[in-house]
Amino acid sequence: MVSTTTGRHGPETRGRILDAAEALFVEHGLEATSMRMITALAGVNLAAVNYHFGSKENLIQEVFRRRLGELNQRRLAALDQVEADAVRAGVRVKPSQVLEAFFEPSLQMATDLAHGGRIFMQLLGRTYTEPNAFVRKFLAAEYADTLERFLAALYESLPGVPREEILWRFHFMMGATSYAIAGTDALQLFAGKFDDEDPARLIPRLMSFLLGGLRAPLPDFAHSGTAEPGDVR
Amino acid sequence: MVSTTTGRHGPETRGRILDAAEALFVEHGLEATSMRMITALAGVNLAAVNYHFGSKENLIQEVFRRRLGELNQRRLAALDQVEADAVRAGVRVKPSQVLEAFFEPSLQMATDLAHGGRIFMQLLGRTYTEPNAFVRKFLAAEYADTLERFLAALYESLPGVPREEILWRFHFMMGATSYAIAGTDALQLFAGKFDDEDPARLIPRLMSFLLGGLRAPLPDFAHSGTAEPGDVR
DNA sequence: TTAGAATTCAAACGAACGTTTGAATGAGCT
DNA sequence: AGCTCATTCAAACGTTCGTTTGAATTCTAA
Repeated sequence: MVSTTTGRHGPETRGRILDAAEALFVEHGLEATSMRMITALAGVNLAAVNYHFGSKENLIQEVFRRRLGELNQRRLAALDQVEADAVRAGVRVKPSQVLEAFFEPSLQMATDLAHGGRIFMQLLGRTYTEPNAFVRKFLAAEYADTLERFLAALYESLPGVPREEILWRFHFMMGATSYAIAGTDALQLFAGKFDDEDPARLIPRLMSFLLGGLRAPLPDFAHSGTAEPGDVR
Repeated sequence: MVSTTTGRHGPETRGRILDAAEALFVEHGLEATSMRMITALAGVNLAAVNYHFGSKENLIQEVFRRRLGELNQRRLAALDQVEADAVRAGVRVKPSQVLEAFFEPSLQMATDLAHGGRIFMQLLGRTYTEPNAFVRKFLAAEYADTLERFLAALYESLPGVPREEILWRFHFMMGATSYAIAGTDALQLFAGKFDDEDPARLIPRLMSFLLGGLRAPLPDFAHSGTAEPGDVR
């Protein structure tokens, strides 16, 4: 029988498996991480995963669900706060506030060495482009409500701007954030090039970049490929 | 014997395998794509891959090398052109010109339906975060020279700006571009949300965003997390 | 036409995969 | 004590993986 909450006893086998799986998924990817690797690292029997989680797919979902729930709750709480403040002050929410409510919690989590959040956020960054269909579907479902609320808030904060453009730019911002989180050596392209990898500085760095991208002049579709807005700033 | 150029005859078995592998890698990822899937789609015998390429790893490298060489050549040619023009006019190269030389060729390739480039660029976008060590090493080596030249050009075009910040922003830009290319439904988060997926408009859209991010005010590390430059435009 | 090399093919190889089985273990309760 | 039941364990299941083999086939060149 699979215990969905905590097994009656069994010291903390479930947790050990989740932690081991999380770390190995980051290092090798979902497919390339075998049950034997997970159980070996966790120091439990091979059959323990199927006993506690039923299948590898269920384990993967559980690894994500454990962290993603808290992440999106923090995001929504931050947005609630921002919107409440705006109502109280009788002003419109600023786009930068919406962005911060969405992206800061993930960056906080990514730079939080204590709670293993850093490992998870690297995994999440990679998984955004995961080809595996069931993983994508699952993540999309987990994200749906949060994304809906943030897009609505962003639309409202930018009344003049076509929603089409806002949507695209949010998409771009998720990409930039994903890279920022996945690590400076994601592709080892930048290996050895960064002098300063202080994670505390990553947040203002990325936020400046995202805000600059969001506020950029709208594209000019007049001429085909080369979009050169002409003036700088 | 493995023929590195074109096998003497054999109609175009090598090319059929490369095309099939490319398409399947996009759809299922590198690990999840089996030799049997590849050979079945290509309509060749299972042993043909090992005969023509030696191993699955070699096949993967060949899939990337085939397209990546041309892509980086186009990038460097575009940069040469821009720098030559600047010398002739006696002015400094503009940062926007450097960005366009780097990112436009990949976007052109991504929106080029004719030559299968679109499929490859989706693959490349996903592979930037590939956990597989040998793939990352290989891609890093393929990119090294090109990246070096573009970073140097970018440093020169932005004399006042700390190189540290330029490096970070280039990293962010690669992330945004990667997402843009990987597709609007990478995570199916945005499925059904985009009214206009005209690939011709993707280029100016992304370029506007990237330039905005590059030109954003430098981050303020004074207070901890929240970087709020204060004014909007 | 014939010798020889290049390519294709069906079949099999050992290894690793996720999962299942059924017995051993051990704590909690009457 | 004895019973119960969740958990652990070693072993094996059937399947799929990448790769290899050796004989058939096809093409090239003399």
